Amino acid sequence: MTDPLTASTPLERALALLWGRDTRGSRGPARGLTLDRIVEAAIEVAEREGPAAMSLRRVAARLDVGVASLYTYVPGRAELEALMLDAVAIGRTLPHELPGDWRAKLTALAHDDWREIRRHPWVLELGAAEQVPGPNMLRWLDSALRIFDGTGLSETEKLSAIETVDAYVRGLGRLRGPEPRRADIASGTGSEADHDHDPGAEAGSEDTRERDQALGRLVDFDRYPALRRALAAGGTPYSGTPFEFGLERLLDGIEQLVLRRSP
Amino acid sequence: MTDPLTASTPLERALALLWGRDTRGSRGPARGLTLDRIVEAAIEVAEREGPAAMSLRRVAARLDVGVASLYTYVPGRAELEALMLDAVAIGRTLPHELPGDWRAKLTALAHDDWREIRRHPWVLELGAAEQVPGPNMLRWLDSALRIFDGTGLSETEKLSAIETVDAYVRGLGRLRGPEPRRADIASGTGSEADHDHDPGAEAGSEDTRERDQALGRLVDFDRYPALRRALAAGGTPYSGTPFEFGLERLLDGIEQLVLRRSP
DNA sequence: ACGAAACTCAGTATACCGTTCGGAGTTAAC
DNA sequence: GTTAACTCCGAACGGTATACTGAGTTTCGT
Repeated sequence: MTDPLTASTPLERALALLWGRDTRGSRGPARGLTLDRIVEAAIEVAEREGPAAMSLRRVAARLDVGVASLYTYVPGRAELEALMLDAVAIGRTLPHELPGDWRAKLTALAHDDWREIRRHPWVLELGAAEQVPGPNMLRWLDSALRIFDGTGLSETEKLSAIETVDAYVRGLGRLRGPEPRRADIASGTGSEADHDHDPGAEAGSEDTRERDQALGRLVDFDRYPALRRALAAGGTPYSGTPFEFGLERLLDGIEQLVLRRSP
Repeated sequence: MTDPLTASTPLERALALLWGRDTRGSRGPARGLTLDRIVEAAIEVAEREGPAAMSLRRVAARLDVGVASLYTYVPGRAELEALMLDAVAIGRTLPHELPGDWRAKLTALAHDDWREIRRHPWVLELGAAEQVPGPNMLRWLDSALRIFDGTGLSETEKLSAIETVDAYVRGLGRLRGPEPRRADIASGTGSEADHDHDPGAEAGSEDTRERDQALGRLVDFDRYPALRRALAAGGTPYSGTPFEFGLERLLDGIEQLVLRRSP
């Protein structure tokens, strides 16, 4: 019933796999692979060729194995993706162990989250479908909630606060563009100052510059006076300011709530 | 050179299409379709069958046309997606025309954004690849920037504020799961109170409930005490949706900045 | 007025993808 | 020793995007 390969719904299969309820017999030849090696290979493929290129065929090829063999270990692609997502949570530092008060911890959590997302953009692509929580993800979430120990926040508020920060970080990561490591939207004014200095974010890639020029050639920015002003000031539409700006606004807002709750 | 069908890079093709620099000859038979009708059909497909089901074949079938015919209008799938994304921006209300002060406008903007994303989840799926700005998107962005007219915010800060709110809304929309309309993380304690009451978000769908049960069967929640506590506190002291919670924290933070800028 | 260039459009081909099926070989259980 | 369970994999099915070819249609240049 909890056998991941025979369970009825794909959801149950994914859960059984994630939580290690793998009840298979002992007959037959020894297995040449392990689940961990498959997940590792899948992550490597996604890492170096992009999330779209992550196919069972490529994973199998990287493991020198036939495609069909993978189905002995994993029921299908969706389940493999769930395993990949939970696997990245292994490397995350547990937030409640960070030094400082809640704000320092939450800041570090957000930066860690941001770094992780910039390093492994494929997480954002996979994250949409079938978000099935695994043990590592839940452990991380549990730790994140403990950040607010001692503040007067209610349990629901703690959960919402974590969710909000996570939503912001992931949303920004997605706006920044996951795939070709883009940084900015075109300015067209030629003033594309780079004021993004957080680690892992390089600005002004080849693609970006090219697009900037093409856009500037086609668009009459006089039709967008406010936008023109913002661009002239060195900003860029969908990614101009550093990640830290939004994060600090968000933390300021949370801090107000904390102060209100514990006088 | 700006012909979308012969331009060298896919980026230039997309831009030329979006900005209407379609310089095609006048010979040959009359075209049976228009670009707008194709985009409209594509959106309809994505709307009712999910973003993954949006294929050129289905769009062509819906228009009673061969697949190859579409390629005389659109260079490829990526360009069609860019057109779809810009098309949804047509319906958006222009933020600067909203009533009230900047905070009221920004609140309305976020709610409008949220509503749009809950209604058209496919936007989040497509939004990743090749974010090429179209005229409608830039018009909306220009309007959004004008929200902060009169505040002392710098141009870059205005841009960042919009970006931050947008990132939060989209990120949350993605965390919530675009496809099977899920609501919360499973509780497993049986206390899965539904505290999501904004229009368009029904909580506790069939899938969610099923997953909750399966998860509760497999997971020992004693290993996650903080999480258990948060889940047990299903009754929410905060009167509002999780979306509004995060939004108000964010707006509080922005308000602090505004106050600091204009004394 | 008329040929030729330009254009639309469908069918076909290629190259991927996830998944299933059936068979061959291997091992543990009985 | 027989049998049942298990691993592995080639082949195939139905799906996708896209390229290419070729036939038919319309309008321009003369």
